[in-house]
Amino acid sequence: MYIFAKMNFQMAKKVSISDIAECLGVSKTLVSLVINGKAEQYGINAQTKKRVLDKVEELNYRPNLLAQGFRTGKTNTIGVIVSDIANRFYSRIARKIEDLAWKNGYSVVICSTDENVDKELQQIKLLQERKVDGLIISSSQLDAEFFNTLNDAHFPHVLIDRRFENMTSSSVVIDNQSGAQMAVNHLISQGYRKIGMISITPQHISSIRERVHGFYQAMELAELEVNPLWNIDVPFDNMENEIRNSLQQLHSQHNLPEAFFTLNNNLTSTCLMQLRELSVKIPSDVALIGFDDVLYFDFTNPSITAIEQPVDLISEQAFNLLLKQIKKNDVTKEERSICLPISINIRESTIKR
Amino acid sequence: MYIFAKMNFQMAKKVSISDIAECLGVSKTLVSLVINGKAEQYGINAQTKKRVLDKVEELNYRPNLLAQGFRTGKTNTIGVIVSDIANRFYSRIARKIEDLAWKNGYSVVICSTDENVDKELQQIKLLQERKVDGLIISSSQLDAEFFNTLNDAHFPHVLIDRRFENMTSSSVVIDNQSGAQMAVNHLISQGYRKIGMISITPQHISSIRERVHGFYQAMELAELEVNPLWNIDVPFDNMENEIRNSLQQLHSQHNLPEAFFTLNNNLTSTCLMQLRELSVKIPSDVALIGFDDVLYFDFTNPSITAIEQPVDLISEQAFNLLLKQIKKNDVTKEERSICLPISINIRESTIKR
DNA sequence: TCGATTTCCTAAATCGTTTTAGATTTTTGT
DNA sequence: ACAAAAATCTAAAACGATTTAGGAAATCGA
Repeated sequence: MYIFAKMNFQMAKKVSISDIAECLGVSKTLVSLVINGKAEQYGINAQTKKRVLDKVEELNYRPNLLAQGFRTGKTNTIGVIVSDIANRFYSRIARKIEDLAWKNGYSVVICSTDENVDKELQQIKLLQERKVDGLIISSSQLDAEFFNTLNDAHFPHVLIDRRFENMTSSSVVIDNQSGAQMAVNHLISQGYRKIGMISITPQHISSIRERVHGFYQAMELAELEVNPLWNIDVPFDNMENEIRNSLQQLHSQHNLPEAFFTLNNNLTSTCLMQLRELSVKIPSDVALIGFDDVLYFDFTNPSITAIEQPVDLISEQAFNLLLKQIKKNDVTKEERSICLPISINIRESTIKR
Repeated sequence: MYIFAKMNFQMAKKVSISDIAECLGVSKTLVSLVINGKAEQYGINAQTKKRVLDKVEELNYRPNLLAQGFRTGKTNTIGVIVSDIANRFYSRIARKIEDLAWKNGYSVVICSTDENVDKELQQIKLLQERKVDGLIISSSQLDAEFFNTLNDAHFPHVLIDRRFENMTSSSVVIDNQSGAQMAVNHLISQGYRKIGMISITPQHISSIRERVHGFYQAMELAELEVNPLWNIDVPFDNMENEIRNSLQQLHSQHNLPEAFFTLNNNLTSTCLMQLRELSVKIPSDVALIGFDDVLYFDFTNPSITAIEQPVDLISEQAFNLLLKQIKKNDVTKEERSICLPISINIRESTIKR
């Protein structure tokens, strides 16, 4: 089956275009043109073309993509920057992007930032130096100005999941505010009144901020009071401990709310785990609803109600936008800024029995 | 904070080493040497050095990594090939590798193969053409001969999770057979006798084969009969349906075993889901133990007993082996073949009440 | 048969960096 | 003051591809 492939590797010495040219007594130009499928266009004799292609096969020529990229400025590579590729949300996004990239002849370089500005900046820089053709990024801490500058420089890029006000760059996000409202309204419809929220720092991440905003708005519309003690805000890198501590404290003071709204899948998991450790019953003691659904929320005990994001769609739209930029097709201002709808998956964790 | 960075991007025109040289009236060589920290080594005047570095700063010179890689043959990039980056096991592996790579100045290109030989071959080829410095790969369908050839060609690479007999390449795997035996023995110790197994095709994947082997061995040692009807084997790309069908059939025939051993985390999740749909009680009707532990098995209903793989360790060892190859440090035959121990996390799904 | 066309091909420049092999200038010792 | 040694620096080649601008040979039309 792959005997052919094996041979490929064996002879991995290094055959260049010049070698082929020399072998056949023709010019490098000729060989290059044939290899790049420009034979017809340049009126190259069909027989000569065949001779070249045969030789390419025979010597198992393999292009040096570095040389090619260096010369042409195109690398057929795109960068993907997210906070953590091990987070299920991002790994699914990355996977989908990878698939689309593969189908379109692109490779993907993936970087995790851990929500760290410096790392994010360094990574963008590095990817640029590597001359990636474009970038799909879920930015932690940069801002509109930064990306506008990038945009002015015509560096193809699309922001996902998070974006900034007054940004001219392309972006694909979801309707976080509606999602949060939907979550809170669902809780309210189930009769919960004392509602807490578990969110994550840095709060200026747009998705988080919008969810927070949606939460407050829904609470206000329902004329419910927001109790600051029930709003637990934890840092990205010490989530577990801080959630544990806060919940323990509230629990020992018999001051837990009736329900918690958690702002991402990690927070939801962690919260679930910690509530269990405290033997707090869900949903009878405290209900739980999370932003961002994950396969296994369906079979946890109890199963967890969550706002679902259209992961595949996000990736598709982002990739398409990026490709358009790379191919220099222009995109109207409206098309550049995509906001996708969310949905809710209602499960046991919010259903009063 | 990142005003400096912003400026960097603004002037993203393209400043080359020649520009700097010209600007200062010195040679490209000089500039290159200074930039590469070889000033002292080449006895370059300290003042001249400073002038160069200042200019580099002033013009915001950024190296063209393609040109550099093209010239030197080193790209400071490694490839990671796995079957599916969205699978939690691999996304964790990838994340850890990425971290290690970052600390060592490498970037990571990630590829998913979907257990498809052709795709895998194409990806290896592509990564080679891109001149990655090395490869960490969980190979689906290639064989010892292939990798030996790669090894003979001195292309740095490390296999993880799966390996082949008589392979000279480096590899980091876990003790699958012991893991499987441990799983089966645990079931037996809990009093289960009728034990089934859910595995995945292609079966020649070494990790799967070894797990299967461990299963049979443990059964044999315990003098238990293996019922072929309880051995469900499903293809990678139609897992869910096939598991559903098989379980439904067994269920309708009242012929379910007392326990199932599932060979990877996806199979475990799917099996759990389907058993639930059939309203089969775990563990009272059927117990469940899985190979490869995942965070959430701890809070599913019931929580699931699983064999845990030392994910971080696998990544670390693999990366170290790769780095040694890249740096041309030699590694003894023994060091090249690493097998890590596994452990078991016992939870509700296998505890008879 | 001869100029114009068409057909087919190529020399050489170029991308940005590293590195080899040596050149130039300064300093030193006597 | 002059050769040798030391201190600084540089020209040019090389990596492997693409592309520009054009050249040689064959064919055509009259």
